[in-house]
Amino acid sequence: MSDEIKNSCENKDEEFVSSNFINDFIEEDLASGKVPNNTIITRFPPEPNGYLHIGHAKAICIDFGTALKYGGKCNLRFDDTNPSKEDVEYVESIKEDVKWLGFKWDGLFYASEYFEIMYDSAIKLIKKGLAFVCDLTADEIREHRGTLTEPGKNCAYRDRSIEENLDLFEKMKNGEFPDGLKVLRAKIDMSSPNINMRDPVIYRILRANHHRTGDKWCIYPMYDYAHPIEDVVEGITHSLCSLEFEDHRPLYDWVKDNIDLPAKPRQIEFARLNLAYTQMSKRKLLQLVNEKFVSGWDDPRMPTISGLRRRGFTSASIRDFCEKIGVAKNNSTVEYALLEHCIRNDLNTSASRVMAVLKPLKVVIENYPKDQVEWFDVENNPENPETGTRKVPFSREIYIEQDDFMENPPNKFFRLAPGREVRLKNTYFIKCESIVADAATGQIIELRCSYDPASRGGNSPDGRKVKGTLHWVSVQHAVKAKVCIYDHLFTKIDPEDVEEGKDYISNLNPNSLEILQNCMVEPDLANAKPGERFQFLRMGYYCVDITSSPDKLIFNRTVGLKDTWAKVSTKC
RNA sequence: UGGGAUGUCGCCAAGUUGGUAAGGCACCAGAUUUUGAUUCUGGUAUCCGUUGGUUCGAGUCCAGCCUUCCCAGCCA
Repeated sequence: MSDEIKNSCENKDEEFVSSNFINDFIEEDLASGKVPNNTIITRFPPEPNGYLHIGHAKAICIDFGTALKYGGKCNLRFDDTNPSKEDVEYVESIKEDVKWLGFKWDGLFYASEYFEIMYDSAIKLIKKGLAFVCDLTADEIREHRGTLTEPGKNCAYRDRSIEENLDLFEKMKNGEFPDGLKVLRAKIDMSSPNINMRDPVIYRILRANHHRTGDKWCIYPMYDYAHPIEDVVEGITHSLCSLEFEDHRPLYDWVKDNIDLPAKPRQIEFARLNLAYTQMSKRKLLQLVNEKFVSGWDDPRMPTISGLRRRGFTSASIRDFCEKIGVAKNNSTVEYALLEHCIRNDLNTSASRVMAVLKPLKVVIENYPKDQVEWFDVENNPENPETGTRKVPFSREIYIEQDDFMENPPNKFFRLAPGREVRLKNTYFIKCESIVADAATGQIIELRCSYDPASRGGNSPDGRKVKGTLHWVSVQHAVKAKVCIYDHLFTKIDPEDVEEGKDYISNLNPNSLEILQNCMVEPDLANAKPGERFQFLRMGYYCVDITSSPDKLIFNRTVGLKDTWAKVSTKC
């Protein structure tokens, strides 16, 4: 864990990972003296077959956060036991994302580093009569496995001699059999009510180029066999994983107890994160990328860490979110509003306020001197006064937001309307005198207003009040920008909630991306750097896109501001 | 119908040894506000899946029932 994060949770380590059932187990183990050197060691073990997403962020916060809480260690380990799906592109992205999230691993390992140990351990199992080479086809193995309600059957190869098994397994390793011809199986119990214990396959023959070991191996260990060995070798004390592995724990323990290595890690399972309106399946996110439903793994609509980063989320906000959702064994779906709260909460104090008009409506202030320009001092962030002020130019022609004017306003609308007076943020009161509309379409082209010179700074000496304060941008100083507004990628809280015969693709939100090409932003923003975050006053939080440049500014909306008026206006 | 989990406010989630329901988000009302933002104040489960039982007393113990999720990859 970086110093930055340690400092940010100074004096409240307890709160970094609030107490939960995992902590209770660990404290029990610590108290009973079961933990070697009283040092907790965890690991985050992704398979490098895709990019990390917000669900992984939860696991990362639990794995690294738990180690931090107990002054222990946490390894980053790539579970690369199936080369057919893995790639170095993914290992690089995973390293980057873990670092960006603010965590520092103690050890960086690959399961493939342990292939030799795994192979030797398999030989030991064979010698103990606990593993055998099986010639059944995949289909035949399935038939022998039985069903949820019926026990399985022993196969004919189960009683091969140790010598024959040793010989065959070596030949498997030496590439003397084609893919799929034979497997190595653990000899446990074909009638176990737990299907994972019905002589599970622990090695398969697979000729695929491995991103680290190349063509050295043509047999690869299966997860259930490999994982406990990886944990044991690294001295992991607590192997934290998600709920679907609960049924695998007896097998995890079986392997751990039979391979004659000293360490005894304990597997503890917690519920994985479900977030409303988001797809968490790596396989399906890969499909969205491959079939171009999104622009890439880092599309700002993606729930990936890289997508959230590009969207403008801070790592602190994601850590805060992971802490707030808690850790339990209950399958649950967290509302998107909580994530939004976390990012707004962080950005409220850190993001500079600037003025940007997304849907411009031109306003001419008729009684303002034609060539005059006034530069107003504007505070960068009222929540954070030490960030100082900047100069913003004001002139006779400005842009305001189209939504800030209504020709026939409803009751509770207190922005600009014919004959009505409002304040332009930091400058003057203006009053709408007339509307210029397109003769043919009736569309409003511009507003003619007057201003009150006495209200300079935003208050009238006669004590007159206005209800609305609008943001604005001077026409002659405005910088054009493109702004991308995002909505949920899916229309359903659960993207898998589909009609008969359809799949989650049918739940894709056709309006998840809205591009505004003609936004007008204040001149200071011309120098904004990719990744910089701002609050567009009254609009929301926006982040400069990684593809943005001074001659082609692009902003991504991270999240809008809370909008009470939107609620009120729908009732009007 | 086998096995493993789970069920506390709209959404998450605390509730160590039974003693009379934390907190966050969301929501509602009011105050402050040159962002209808922020901030602030107040409100929101007589009830803990359900039915019984034990007990002076149960969300916490016991029994039955029900819900939802996971497991029949040579994926992880």
